[in-house]
Amino acid sequence: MKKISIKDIARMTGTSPTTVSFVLNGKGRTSDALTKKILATAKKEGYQPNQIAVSLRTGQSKVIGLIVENMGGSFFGAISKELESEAKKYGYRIVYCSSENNIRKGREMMEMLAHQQVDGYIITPTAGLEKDVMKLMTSKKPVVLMDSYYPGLDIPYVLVDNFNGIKQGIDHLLEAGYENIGFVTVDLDLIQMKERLSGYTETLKFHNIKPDKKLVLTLPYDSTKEEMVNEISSFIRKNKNMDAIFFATNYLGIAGLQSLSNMRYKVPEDLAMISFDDHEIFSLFAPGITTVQQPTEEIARAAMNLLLTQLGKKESNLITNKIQIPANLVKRNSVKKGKTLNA
Amino acid sequence: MKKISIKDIARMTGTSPTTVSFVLNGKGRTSDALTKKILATAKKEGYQPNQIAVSLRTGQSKVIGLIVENMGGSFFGAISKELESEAKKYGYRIVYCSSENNIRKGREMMEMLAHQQVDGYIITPTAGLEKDVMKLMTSKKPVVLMDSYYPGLDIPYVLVDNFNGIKQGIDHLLEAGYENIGFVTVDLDLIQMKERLSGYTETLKFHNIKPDKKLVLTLPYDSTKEEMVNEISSFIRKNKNMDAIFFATNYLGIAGLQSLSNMRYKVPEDLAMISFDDHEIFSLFAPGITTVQQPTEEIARAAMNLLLTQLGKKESNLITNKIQIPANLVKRNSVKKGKTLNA
DNA sequence: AAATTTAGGTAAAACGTTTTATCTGAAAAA
DNA sequence: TTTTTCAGATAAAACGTTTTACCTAAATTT
Repeated sequence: MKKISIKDIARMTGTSPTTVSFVLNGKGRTSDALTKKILATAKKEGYQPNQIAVSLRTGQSKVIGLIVENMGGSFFGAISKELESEAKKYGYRIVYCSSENNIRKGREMMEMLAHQQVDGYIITPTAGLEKDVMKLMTSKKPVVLMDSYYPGLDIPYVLVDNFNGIKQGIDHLLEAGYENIGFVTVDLDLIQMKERLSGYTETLKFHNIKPDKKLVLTLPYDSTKEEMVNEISSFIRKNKNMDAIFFATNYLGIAGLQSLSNMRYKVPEDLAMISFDDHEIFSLFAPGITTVQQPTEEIARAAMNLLLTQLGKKESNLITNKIQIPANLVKRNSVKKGKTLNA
Repeated sequence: MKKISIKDIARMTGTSPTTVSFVLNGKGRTSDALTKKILATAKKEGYQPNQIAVSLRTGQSKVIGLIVENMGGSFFGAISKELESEAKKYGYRIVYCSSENNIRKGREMMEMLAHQQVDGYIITPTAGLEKDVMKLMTSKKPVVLMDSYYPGLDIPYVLVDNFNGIKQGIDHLLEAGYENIGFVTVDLDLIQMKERLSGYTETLKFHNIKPDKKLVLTLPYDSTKEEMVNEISSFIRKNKNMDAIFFATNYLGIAGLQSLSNMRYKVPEDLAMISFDDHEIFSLFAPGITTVQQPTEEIARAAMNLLLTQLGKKESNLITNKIQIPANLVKRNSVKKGKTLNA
C-alpha cells in the first residue's frame, strides 16, 4: 500500500507527470476531458502531494516558526489556536518552540528553524536576541514580534497597549476613590515592563498625584514564588496607608493573592487589587480579581496577518507594521465602587 | 548570501559531492587528509544540510507528530518540554497539534501529519478515533498512546495507573477515619474514567464498605462550569452524611472548590477533599488540596522512549509496550489526620 | 610478471515535485 | 498551397541530498 505519486496518476490516465501537475495546480492549459479524468483519478486514489518534494522544488516550506517564552503559560494556550487556524487558511503550518526565556535556547531555536527552512517567524522577544533577529531580517525571512518589541529596531510587531492598559486600571481605581495605589513590578529589561511602570507614574501625575517611590516594589526576575510572596507581604505591611495595589503581571498578581491570603487580608475591604494580564485563577474565586486583559486572540490574529502580508499571501491596507492593540479592563470585585463614600 | 550546499563544499575542496557527503556522514572511506579538509571548510562555511532534501532522499522526516487534546492545559505544558528534550537527543523534532477533543479535528490532524510525512505519532486518544489510529498502525508508522488507551486494541501506550492512584487516595481517607466518601466524576467514555470509578468502588469493597450509589455524582461532559458548580453543591447538600469527597479530575476539583467556597464549607473541617490530577490552584490557597498527581514528566519520557525504540533509534530492554506509571499522592491539608479522634 | 585485491575516489540515479522549453498537429491566415 | 498561429501536450532539468555501482591506481598475492 505505497503512497501514490504524481507519476502513478500519469500512468493511470495515460498522460505525463507534467500534465497531471498542471491540472492539479491549475496552471498550463489542458483540455476539459483530460482535466476531468485526471482530477477524478487523483481523487479516487486519494492522491496527496508529497509536501517535502514540493518544498524542495519550490523552496517554500509552508511552515511558520513560532518562538514563545514557554509553552506552559496561558498566553501560549490562548494564541496557539488562533494562530493555527489563521495560518491554515493560507496553507501554512506552525512549528512551536520555546525559548524558555533563555538567550542561548532562543538562539538555538532560531537556528533550528532556519535550518528547517521555515518561511517566516513569529517571535516573542527575549532580551539579548536583538542581533539574532536582525540577522533573520537580513536573510529576507519575514519576522513579526509579538507581545513585546525591540525599541529602535525596525521590526514589525504587535502587542497590547501596555501604557494605556495600566492607565485604564489606575483611572478605575482613582474613580472608585482609592488614593494610595501601590505598584508591584518585576526587574526585567523588557520594554513592556517599562511602559507599564510609566503608565502607572504618568497616570498618577496626570491626576496631579505625585508618585511615591515607597509605593513601588520591583522584584528580581529570578525570585522564587516563595520569595515573591514574602517580599509582597512585607511591602504591604510597610505601607499601611496603601489602599490599593496594582500588579504588573499575572504572575505577580497570583503571588500577591497568596500574600494577601496568608495575611488574612480581605479584598477589596482591606486592600483593593488589580492585576495586569488575566489568568484563570483570577476569575475562579470569590471575590474575582479585576484585571487588565490582553486581547490575546486579537494579538495573534494581527501578528499572523502581518506575517502573511509579508509573505505576500495576503494583501492588506495596513499603513504600519507596528501595531498596538488596546487592553480590556475586566471588572470583577476586587475594587469597591465608590470606596470613599464608605470610608 | 545564499545558503551553501554540499556542492559548494565539493567545489571549494576540489572533490565531489559524494565524497563530501561520505565524510559528513561518516560513511564510505576517505583519506585522512581529505576528511580533515572537508570537515574544516564545512565548518568554516557554516554548512548546514538542507533537511528537506535529506528527508526527500531518505524518506525520513525526523519529525514526530504529537496530537494532544488541547494545548492550553497544564498537562500539555508539563509534557512538551520533556518530550522535546528527549526527542532532540535523537535528532527528532516535534510537531504539535490539538484535536480539541473532537473527532473530526483529530482525524484531520492525523491526516495532516501523515501528509507531512512524520515518522511517528504520540497521541492522547479521543474516543472514536480507534479506526484512524489502527489505520496509522497498518501503515507501519510507529504510534504511542499517552494518558489513555483503547481497550482491546494492541497499541503501545503509557499512562498513569489510575486504579491504584485512586486507591491510594481512598486508602488515605479511610486511614484518616473518613467513612462516607463521595465521588464526583464525569460522563466521558474514556477508559481512564472507568478505571478511576472502579478504583473507588473496588477499594471500598476491599475494606468491606459497600459503595453507596447516592455518593457518586456523574456530571455530563459538556456541562458549563456554572452547571458543574451547582450540581456539586446540591450533591453535597443532599448527602449530609458525606464526610469526604473525591474528585476524579482536576477540573471537577476546581469546580468543587468553588461550590464549597460558595456554600461556606470549610475544608477539611466540614468536608475533606481529594482531587485526582494536580493543578496550580490546589497548592495555592489555604489549606492546600491533597491530590493524586500524575507523574507527567515520567509519562512523557516513557512515551518518547517507546516511540524511539519503535523507530529503531534506541534499543531497550522493555518486555512490554504497555506501561502504567504509579501516581503520587501529594498530601496537603484538605484531609485531617485521625479525623475520628476529634469526632 | 601476471593476476588479484584493496584503498580512495566519483558519476549518476533516485526521491517527488514544479517549471521551462520544446514539440506536434490542426486551424487560421497568407 | 504555403506559411503562421496556436492549443494541447510533454521531455527534461532542477531543487539538495544519499547511495549504488563503478572506476583507477597502487599494493598484494600468485
